[in-house]
Amino acid sequence: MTRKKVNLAFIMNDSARRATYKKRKKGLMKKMDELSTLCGIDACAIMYSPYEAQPEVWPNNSDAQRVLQQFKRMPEMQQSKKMVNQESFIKQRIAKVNEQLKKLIKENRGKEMTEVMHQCLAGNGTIANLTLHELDGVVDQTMKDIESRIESLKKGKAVVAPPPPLPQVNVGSSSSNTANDMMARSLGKRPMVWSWV
Amino acid sequence: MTRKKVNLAFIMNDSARRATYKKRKKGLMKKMDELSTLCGIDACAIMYSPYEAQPEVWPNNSDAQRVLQQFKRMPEMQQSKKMVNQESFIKQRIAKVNEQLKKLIKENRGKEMTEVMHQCLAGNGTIANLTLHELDGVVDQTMKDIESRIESLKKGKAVVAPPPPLPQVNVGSSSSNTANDMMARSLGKRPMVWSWV
DNA sequence: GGATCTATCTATAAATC
DNA sequence: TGATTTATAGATAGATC
Repeated sequence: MTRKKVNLAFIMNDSARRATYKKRKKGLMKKMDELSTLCGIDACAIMYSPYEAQPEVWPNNSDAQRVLQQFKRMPEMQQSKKMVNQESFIKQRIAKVNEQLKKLIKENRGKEMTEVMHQCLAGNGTIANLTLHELDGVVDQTMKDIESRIESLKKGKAVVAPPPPLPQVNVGSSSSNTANDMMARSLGKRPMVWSWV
Repeated sequence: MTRKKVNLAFIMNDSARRATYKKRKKGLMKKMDELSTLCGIDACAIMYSPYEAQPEVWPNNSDAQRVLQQFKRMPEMQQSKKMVNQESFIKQRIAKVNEQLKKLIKENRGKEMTEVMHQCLAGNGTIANLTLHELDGVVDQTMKDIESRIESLKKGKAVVAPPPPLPQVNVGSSSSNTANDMMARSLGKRPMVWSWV
């Protein structure tokens, strides 16, 4: 995209292709990171590259493990409508719960502000000690709110019309046959995965 | 990335966030497409947004499933740790968010101190009315404000426009960088993970 | 091959419709 | 809201070491 408008076609030159891959992969990951940060969404990407072989984890292994388990579950979801629906319901629930959390935080901030102002103007009370102790109370209450909310969402799930399942994949019959797959397989390369938890 | 340098933090305004998501999702998918075409790699991307019941995938469900299927066959890693059930998944999630809540509230206390000082200087209160303890808090916070300001000025590119003299606490739905940053640090930013399996 | 450096191209934040 | 426009920040092709 510079010095020349890019010709959107497979780059025949090996080294040029490799260079482009490295640059663009970096840019892509940054974009994913930004999207995730700006919009607060869960996202992940998987790619087979013939250039990378060693497992690389960022920022740490445990977070990666959890996401990868999700990935692993995914294909199995196809086998059962119930499972797929269950999964999507959970996603929705989480989204709703997070919305609520956000509201609670906003409210809480307002209340704290008022309290602080009041204390300040009244000239009594110790602000530093006030919040620390009440902190746990606030968090605990939030926790309870969320949990009860989850419970109510769970009870209501049967009523809600489930979204359509993902298309089935023919698991048994074919290994993938694209040139890329074949190349990747023959090279014994592993897919690179990145995701946001 | 235009009209203004983007503030890399969770977008508090719901409609703005949604609009940004739509635009950037489109851009990301285009980038994926280009990378795939130019470098001939096999890849897929999945995004869980609160705007769609089903995750949005690139290039399409079946291809993504195929890649995931491949991925699933990858040895050990997944097998090593037992699957988390749905319930504990949500609990984990909530725990994480609550950790962030605590952090947020702590940060908010810092902002409160700043605000207290402002109030006093504005004549709505008097320094004399503060206890010694409160005074310490105010002074400490002001010190931190100044220091962090110095830090950001040091590492920030000279191009970046300086933030307002002192960070104000925003109670309402403000779009100020301060409030935005704060909330984003607590809620928006997630760790990015990528790995080869 | 990889790190750097620009000149350009592209993505996109805000504004406007 | 969503589509369109516009002005600018950001990504990156090709060159150079």
